[in-house]
Amino acid sequence: MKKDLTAILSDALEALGMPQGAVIEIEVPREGSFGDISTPLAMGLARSLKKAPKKIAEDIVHAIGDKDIFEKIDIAGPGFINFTFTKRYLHDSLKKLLVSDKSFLRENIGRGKKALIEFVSANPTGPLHIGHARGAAVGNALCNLLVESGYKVEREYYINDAGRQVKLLGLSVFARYQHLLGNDVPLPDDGYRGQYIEDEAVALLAEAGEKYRDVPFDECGEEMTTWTYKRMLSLIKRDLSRFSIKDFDNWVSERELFAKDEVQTAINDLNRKGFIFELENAVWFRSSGFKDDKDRVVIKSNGEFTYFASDIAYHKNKLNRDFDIIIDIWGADHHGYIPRIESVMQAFGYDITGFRVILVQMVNLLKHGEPLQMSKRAGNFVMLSEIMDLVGPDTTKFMFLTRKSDSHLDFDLDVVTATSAENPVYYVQYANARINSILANAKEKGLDTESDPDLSCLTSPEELGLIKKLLSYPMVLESAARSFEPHRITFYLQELAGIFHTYYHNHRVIGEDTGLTRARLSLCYAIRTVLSDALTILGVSAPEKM
RNA sequence: GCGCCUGUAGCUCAGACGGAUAGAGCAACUGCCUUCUAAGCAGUGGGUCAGGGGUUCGAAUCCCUUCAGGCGCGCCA
Repeated sequence: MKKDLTAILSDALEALGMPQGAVIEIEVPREGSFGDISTPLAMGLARSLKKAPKKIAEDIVHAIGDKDIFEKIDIAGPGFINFTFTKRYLHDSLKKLLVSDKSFLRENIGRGKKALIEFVSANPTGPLHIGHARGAAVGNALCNLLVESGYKVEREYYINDAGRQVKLLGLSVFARYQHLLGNDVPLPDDGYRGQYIEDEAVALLAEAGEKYRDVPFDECGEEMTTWTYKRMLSLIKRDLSRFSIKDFDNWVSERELFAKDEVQTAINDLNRKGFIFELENAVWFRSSGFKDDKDRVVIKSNGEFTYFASDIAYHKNKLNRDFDIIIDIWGADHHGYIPRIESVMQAFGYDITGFRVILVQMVNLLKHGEPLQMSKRAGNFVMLSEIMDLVGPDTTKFMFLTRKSDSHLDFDLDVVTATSAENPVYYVQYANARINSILANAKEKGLDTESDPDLSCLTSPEELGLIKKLLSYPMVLESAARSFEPHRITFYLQELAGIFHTYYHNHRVIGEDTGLTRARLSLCYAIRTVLSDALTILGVSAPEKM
């Protein structure tokens, strides 16, 4: 739909000698009376051409001339050009949708460009909780979306397996282990306290026996920390796999960066470029020369690297791998970190227009409309695995994609476990299940769904509306991909499901008239194709029966 | 104090790049199951787009400012 119109408009502009190259905006108007598809093109050109928008619109319409795909072309409002398609065009397009592979639904905006998307990257200090899950859902959907939009995507998880947090993890398990042996070793103040720490201590005792009895942490800490965080990492991998997130292509380890001396090398690089200085025994990165409001320490006066130092190395590592787009998906509480990372990239000479941080806001977990208090100290975070026990991965993912990622999201356990209209997941899945049911019914009746039906009998406003909605799907994918906002697909799905439910209620698909029945079955088939395609991109499956 | 984000219907939220009479779901009220799945459909009511100023043919959208909420601002991670 859009491709056809863009080509026609582009030809018209060329014929008129008007400016080319600019993106031709095309939108589906809010109201049906404004036609099927519309462009504000003339208004955009008004300024540079110094002509009235309506006059420009008239010229464009004249240049388009008679095209058999349009029933009419109107100029309306301040200068919109509104196009109404002929039924024949709609039927032909539906036919194409039915017989083509999925490339018919795709806009190749990536053109094979390489994209790196880093997400989740939860510290390997415990199982995933609900906040991580939102990042996982958004990242996974975005990766799928960009793949389908023509990008070559690598999915990456950065493991913070060096530094203080994993050490605290090791120390926490160490303390619990000693408790099991009757030794009164104090838990570190800011240590980890969840039940899983005790579970790990039990597991350690089972595996290593009393090997570490009376061994101080200074001697066994490294060994124990490594043992523990590796177990945490496999716990995380297990949760992700159960959440049906497509496997990560790369697992980048902070320890590896240190082991390969990439951290020191990166700092040396920056030093050569003149962005490093020493002050009060510490080593600083002059980020204030870029986007940051102050300089940042990379090596503390005690000789330790800061967390920021390994992030410098990590982002240099990303840059060296030659991506066209680099996307980091972070929790929104890290937003203050963006300027310094952008500074790092600029210092390495990278044009940061190819870099994008997507922030994922907090999830407010509610029960009976009341917030469920979670505290890291008490270790009573609600884990992703618990959510999946209660809600299931598909519903959880879909709910996380019903909001723009940087807005807060209420996740009400009563709503998401309800099998009612309150729950948007079911609404969409139900449409899919209904269609399956119709198609199964048709098959049972021995109706021929294979050969080429005559679609021209689909003439009701609802049927034509459904076809138009299906044809607008590629535009939704494109805008979602361009803005890196997979939630737009979720909204589209709810709309499509909505008009299908209305249609279903008003018209019987399988009826007396065989020709009409076959055409309607084809329409249903097309709807199911799009529903299932969109759900697949979101990483959500749909049951055949409900 | 400085910076970032948010503020749209009773509630939860869509409204990319400035465009047409600001939309949806839920909640409320009223109807619809002998018919392919009622986890559904139809109807009704509901708005100072937080307030104020500006930019222009045109502002929920851009700029300034005030207010309210969240987050960040460490030789923490």
